[in-house]
Amino acid sequence: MSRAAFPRQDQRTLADDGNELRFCSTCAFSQACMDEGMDKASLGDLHVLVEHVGPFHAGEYIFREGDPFEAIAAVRAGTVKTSVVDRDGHEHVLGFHLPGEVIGLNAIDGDRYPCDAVALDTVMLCRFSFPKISVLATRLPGLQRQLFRLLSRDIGRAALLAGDWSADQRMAAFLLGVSRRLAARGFSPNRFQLTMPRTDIANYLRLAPETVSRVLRRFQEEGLLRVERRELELLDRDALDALAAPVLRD
Amino acid sequence: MSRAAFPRQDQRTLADDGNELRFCSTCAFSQACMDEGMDKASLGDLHVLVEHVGPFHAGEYIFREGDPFEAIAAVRAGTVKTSVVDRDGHEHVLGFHLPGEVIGLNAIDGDRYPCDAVALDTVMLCRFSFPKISVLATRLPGLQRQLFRLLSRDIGRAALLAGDWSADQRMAAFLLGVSRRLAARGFSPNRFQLTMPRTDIANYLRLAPETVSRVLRRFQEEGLLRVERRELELLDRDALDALAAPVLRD
DNA sequence: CGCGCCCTTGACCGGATTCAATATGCGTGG
DNA sequence: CCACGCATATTGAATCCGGTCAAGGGCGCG
Repeated sequence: MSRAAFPRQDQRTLADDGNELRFCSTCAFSQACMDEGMDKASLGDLHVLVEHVGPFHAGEYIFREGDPFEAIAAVRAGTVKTSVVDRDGHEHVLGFHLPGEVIGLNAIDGDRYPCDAVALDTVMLCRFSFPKISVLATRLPGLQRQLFRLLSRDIGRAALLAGDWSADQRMAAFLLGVSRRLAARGFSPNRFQLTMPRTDIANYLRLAPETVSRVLRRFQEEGLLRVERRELELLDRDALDALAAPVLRD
Repeated sequence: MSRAAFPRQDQRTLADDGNELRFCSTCAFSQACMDEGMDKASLGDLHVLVEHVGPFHAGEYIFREGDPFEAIAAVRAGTVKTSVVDRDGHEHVLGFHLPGEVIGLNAIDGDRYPCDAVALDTVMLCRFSFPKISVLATRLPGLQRQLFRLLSRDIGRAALLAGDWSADQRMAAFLLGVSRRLAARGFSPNRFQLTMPRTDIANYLRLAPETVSRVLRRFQEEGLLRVERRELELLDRDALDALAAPVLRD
């Protein structure tokens, strides 16, 4: 179980190619750090730590539970699923990570990854060596604040799973969540792909796959959305918002 | 909403009375710090920060959501309920805090308490000024470690609410949890009081109050326990353990 | 073409909620 | 002391939501 995480196929480091800096500025991570008021010199320090890795193809593991924790990574393209397997062999999906989002943060208090991360489609990553970034964080309050914020945001997202919400509420909250996160990165908020299979959505929402199917069909009958296989279009945001409100608020 | 938290009625500071030090060493907090290997001098520093406050009577608020975060506190006697009220006015019980346990920790990343804390019976507290304790923590790694450990423990306890456990499993896990926590402070693990009303238990476990009643009655019929009003006796720990196992493990 | 995977759909079942009625304690005031 | 009122608990009956089981459909790929 001590295989190296983030295998380095096709990696290109920033040091090799100045153009990469501009390209990597699409990373949510760097952007957020700038929003936090980090100056350009600090941002330069940060970018030196970056490696671009990938592509990973659907089904490929990015890291596995128990792998030594060496780096966090920002998703540049594609979708990453994180999950754990309990002692009975059942998978529990922890979350989906869209372009611009960071994986590996929940390993921050240990020296091993506490979950699996697997690509759902073709995934490109920006890899940040964690030892280096944490040293840097001691010098840069803005960076540290950003790390803590990302951490607490992940924790807060668990509200979707806690609470005894109905299948409709869970599904509405999930779809709106994906929509908003995509919109925050410049993608269309109303038309997008569900890159994960129904079974993963169901597992994540703690529903049966059949229930996911039925809820989506009913939402479509009621004119809330249009869905065909993994293609999705949100038609009535207000209605979905109303459903999801108690889940997402407070 | 800017009323002062932890009103100081009946408070006696350590500085006023040397005897209080011995008494307060019953606080879980200090004990845990000693377990962490803190030396006596450091423990002395810690005890100087302590104020004994109380009593609070059943129904009295210890702090309210939005109050400025000034202190954490260890419960010396009684039970404290923490909860939030959503925008629809519905209460959500976050947890119950038994003697030896710490309240206020979840305010640690903000400057306001994020929840209400209310006494369920007659409550006595040890109050620790947070600004002072956090300064102290920078000097004492053992103290800092203890703070983080308490934090993560609280987060982990949410496992009881997540997951789609049956009413029986939730109830068994809840009862065993209370039993173990009481036992850890020297109380009888098999005979104790449920100091909270059924509605609060139900709310916490996300069940209907009627379901709580029925499950307890059935547990009694099956010989797992004896319950009369709020008096409880666990009779078949093994059976309860078996029920609670999947909830508490992993 | 045929196999496998993912998704859908229907019928049925069961656990938990909901609604409604009743019981039990406890404090208050007559 | 008892009567009363209120909050808390219990119990029963009806209902509903979501899970399970089983079958069938669409699509990609060898």
